[in-house]
Amino acid sequence: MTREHADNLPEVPEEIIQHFDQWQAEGVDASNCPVRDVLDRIGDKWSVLILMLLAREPKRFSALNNVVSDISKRMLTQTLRALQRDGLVERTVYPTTPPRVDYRLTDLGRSVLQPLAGLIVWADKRHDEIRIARDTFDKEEAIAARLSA
Amino acid sequence: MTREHADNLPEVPEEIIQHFDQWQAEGVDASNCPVRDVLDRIGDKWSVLILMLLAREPKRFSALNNVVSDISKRMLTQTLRALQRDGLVERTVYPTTPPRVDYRLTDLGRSVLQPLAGLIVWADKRHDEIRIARDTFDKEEAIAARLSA
DNA sequence: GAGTTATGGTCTCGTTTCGTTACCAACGAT
DNA sequence: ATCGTTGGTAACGAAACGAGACCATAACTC
Repeated sequence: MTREHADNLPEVPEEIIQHFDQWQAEGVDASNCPVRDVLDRIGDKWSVLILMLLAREPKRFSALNNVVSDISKRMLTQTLRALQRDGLVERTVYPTTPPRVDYRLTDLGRSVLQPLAGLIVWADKRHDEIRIARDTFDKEEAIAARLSA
Repeated sequence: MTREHADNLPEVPEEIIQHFDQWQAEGVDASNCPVRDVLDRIGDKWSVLILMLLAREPKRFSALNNVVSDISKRMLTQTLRALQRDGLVERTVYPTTPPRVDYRLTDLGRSVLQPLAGLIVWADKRHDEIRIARDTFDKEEAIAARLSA
């Protein structure tokens, strides 16, 4: 078997793997796979970030733009529109001048926070290991490059 | 308050929101935010998919390419290299002809499956709502476009 | 011994997406 | 009259992506 020393390894609940299997058996083409469909949406560069920033309270366009200092207005607009289209975020315009627009999570939007939180906790906990792996990989690659030169 | 009818809403555990707050307070620039760093990596089009496909057992390059029928070899190579670099996946070459290469999750790679599983379950459960929201949005947009024409 | 097949890629090129910057409309304050 | 503020949009160059051709090697076929 492929998992002969499973005891020492981080547990991957069989139940989860079964879920993957079943979902895989139905095919993972973008057209017929819910997971693909959802991942293709929120799996872009900014969506998850924005969802988390809206967790506690609604925020204005400019507030989001300030907190995420390296997003352009263009991409922020685009990301928010996509989230709104998917029903995760609600856009409210107050017709003042200058205009005031705020974005808040819908019920659906709030419901995704729990799974996302799991990812965040993981990211925090494992970040160092990833950085180390990255450095090691780059170092080995450099050595290999030198050898073949 | 912004959450006056919190009782009817999907619960967002306060603990999670606090985590978001704290993490947000430290700034979310790519350079100093672990979450950004991790999301920028596995938050691309294919990484999560590949990780899940490797959940049960190692797979060969060509097997992955077949299951994910709409990925190009170019992107598959690129995705696998990135995952390998981050220490989530291990690459083994058997020097036969034609060559045989397989990819398996590392311990670190296995550890991310649990949080990912949460997302999948969510995607399955909420997929219909998202589709409906999308259709509604597009329909309204079409109407708005006609009015302004 | 020539031709075919299989694997795990790489290279090139055209398309799509992204990021940067400039610009806009409307109004209140100076 | 001019400036500043907000929430965008338009245009353009840069970067990422996708489709497909190509490659080395050896076993198998004819």
